Amino acid sequence: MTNFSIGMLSKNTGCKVPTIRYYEQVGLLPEPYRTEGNQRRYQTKHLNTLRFILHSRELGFTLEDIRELMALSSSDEGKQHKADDIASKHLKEIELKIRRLVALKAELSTMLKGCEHGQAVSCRVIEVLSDHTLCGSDHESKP
Amino acid sequence: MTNFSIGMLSKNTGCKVPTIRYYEQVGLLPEPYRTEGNQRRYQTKHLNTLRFILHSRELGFTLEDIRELMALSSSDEGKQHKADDIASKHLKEIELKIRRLVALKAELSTMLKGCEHGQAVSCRVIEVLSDHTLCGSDHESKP
DNA sequence: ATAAAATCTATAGCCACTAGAGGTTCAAGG
DNA sequence: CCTTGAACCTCTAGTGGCTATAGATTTTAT
Repeated sequence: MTNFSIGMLSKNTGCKVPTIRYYEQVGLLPEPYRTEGNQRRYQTKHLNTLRFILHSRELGFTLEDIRELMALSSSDEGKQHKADDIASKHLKEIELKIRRLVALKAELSTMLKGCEHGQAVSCRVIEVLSDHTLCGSDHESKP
Repeated sequence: MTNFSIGMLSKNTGCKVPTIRYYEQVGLLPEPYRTEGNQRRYQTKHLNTLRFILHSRELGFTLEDIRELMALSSSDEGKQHKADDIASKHLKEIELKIRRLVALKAELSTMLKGCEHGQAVSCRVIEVLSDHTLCGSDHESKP
């Protein structure tokens, strides 16, 4: 279970080959051994690190967050609750995103209901998009 | 209500000055008049178009979508129900995004509960992120 | 008339990849 | 052992949707 080629690592993680190289380039993945012919050969630790990265990315952490999380994971306990801070900050951002998207979904649905899917004579989509006063945001109302 | 400077347009819409210039550059905003000294002067139609763009962006449409929506809005009725298609496709994407985010939120919350906000001896955040089998995704399980 | 604020262009940078060119190396079959 | 073809290498440039900077010019207010 050692000396993966980059292609093997890719298949095992679902991460594309150029992305793996990119993560190495930006310092998230440690540089692996190279063969005589300069090809990368990975080991289990690379697999684990890459999975950590991918999982974090799925959860929407930025590469910068991940860099910090990885640094924290290898430091003393006292600093580890900072990981908690990063995660809760991120959780708040996600909650906000959800709220916004739910609102947008409602607006889009309304828009589409007025349209009857291609049957209506004039589609409300464009009308609604032109009239921002319908959406509840008020960028313009600065006196 | 005519001959806005770019700064005025910015204040009226909440859109930053460089962004306005950017929208012109990529062909979303028509080129306005220029003064003798080469400064942009806008009219009501620019205000309306910019609001259309900004509102669409808020709803998460890409600039490409918006380009298409604008083209449709000025064409005949028969084509207008295509706007409907664009919008419903977008609605589906948003619904998917919401479902994913809600799942992520759940995972993050679980992670943080195990952590007791800085009190726990070893923070679960890093542990959980390392163990992708906990999250229900299965990138690795290709035989 | 002058000083300050706003504007202009052009270029480069951001994030997180992705695509392509053009060359080299590896693994399997004959 | 040799050839083929897949996989690999590096390097550069492009994506979207802006944002920032530099350095020059113009407008506006006093």
